[in-house]
Amino acid sequence: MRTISTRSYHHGNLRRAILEAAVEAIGESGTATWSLRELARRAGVSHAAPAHHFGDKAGLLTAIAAEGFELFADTLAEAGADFLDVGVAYVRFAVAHRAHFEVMFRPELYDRAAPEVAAARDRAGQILARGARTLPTGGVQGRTTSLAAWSMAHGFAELWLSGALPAELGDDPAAAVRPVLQVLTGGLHDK
Amino acid sequence: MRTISTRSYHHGNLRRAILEAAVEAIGESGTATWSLRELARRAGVSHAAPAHHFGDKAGLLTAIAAEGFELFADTLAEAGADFLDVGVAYVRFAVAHRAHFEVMFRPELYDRAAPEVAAARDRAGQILARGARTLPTGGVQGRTTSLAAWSMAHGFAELWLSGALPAELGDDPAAAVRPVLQVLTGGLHDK
DNA sequence: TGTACATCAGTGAACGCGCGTTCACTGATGTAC
DNA sequence: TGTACATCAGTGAACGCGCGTTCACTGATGTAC
Repeated sequence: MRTISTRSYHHGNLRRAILEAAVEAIGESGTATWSLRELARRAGVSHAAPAHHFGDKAGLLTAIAAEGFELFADTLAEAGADFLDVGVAYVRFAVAHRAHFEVMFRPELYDRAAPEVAAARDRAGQILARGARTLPTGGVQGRTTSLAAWSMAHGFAELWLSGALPAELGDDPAAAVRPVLQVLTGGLHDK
Repeated sequence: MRTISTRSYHHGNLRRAILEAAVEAIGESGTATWSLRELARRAGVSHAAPAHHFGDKAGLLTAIAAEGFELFADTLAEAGADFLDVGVAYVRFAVAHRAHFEVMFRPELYDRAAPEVAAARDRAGQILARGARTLPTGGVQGRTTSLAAWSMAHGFAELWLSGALPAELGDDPAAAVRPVLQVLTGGLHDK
């Protein structure tokens, strides 16, 4: 005769709860300053539980990277095929999922060769390349244009997250990055 | 009657030795995985010495950020006033001084308001802005062009450091980034 | 030139703490009969 | 429908370790006289 309010011995979704605690902790103070024990405290479970699910920190961060690349690929795919929309979605994702983004592009933290990571990363990469193909190339190699576009979106996202950009840009990263990305479209797109 | 080979009681340059140990440690495995005691071990001094000079980790990282922005501004200034040269120097610096670069753009690690940090950062910013002013604007605001240029150089540097870029680009970041930056010059520059 | 003394960079022993890891155990769940 | 049992998610006490910090001390250096 269990009631719903009573936590059962088996959590049921402990893996998810620990992942969310990790994302929350990383979002608050970066990828460095948390411990497995702290995540267990946040999730309200015993300190040994995280190791039970993820082995160690690298295992947990690998799961976050995989989830991050999945979310990232979904977000980019929803944005469509046009470069400008994909680029704006790139920056929007970085800000909305800051913790995932920071882990994803710091591969020394996790196992970048893990199959679930590699698959999602490749999927995101293909969507990015498709977006870049809608750009005018101006006579240079498509690969170069693609690198330019990726660098610009990624650089804007990193600078925004680090707080390096001037305050006048306001607080909407998507609106702020749009005119910047338009520099690459050669003014052919409407405002 | 001291000989040169005998280490005197006073190190003489302990502050510098600890800074160099920190840069070395960060270069090897990132900004997260070292301790003040480890730096003392690397520098061959007592474990309490780092605190004597820097107080704590944040104090040490503030010193690294300040030194990094100084070096950065010097490097950019030496590159000249042309956008392409400044942009290539930006990426070259990031790769050559990876540890400094990673600390500089992770301001949650240090005291970004420290005067020696702010002064060097502003100096670097002015040189960057000067370089961006040599770009064709194509009718958009100069500020937008400047942001586009900064984002592109920064993004390329970050992607290179994280190992996200395709291996075909080779191992010379300066040569790899040049054609990418040329996308912004509108082909007006010679190869 | 020589002596006394203040300064302070650097030492090293000691501390309490949070960490990751181990391991015997608990108890909810699913399945076989 | 009921009972027995295997499974395994999660617990909690115990461990040894490296950490940052404190603090009385050491000894090299610079300065006053």
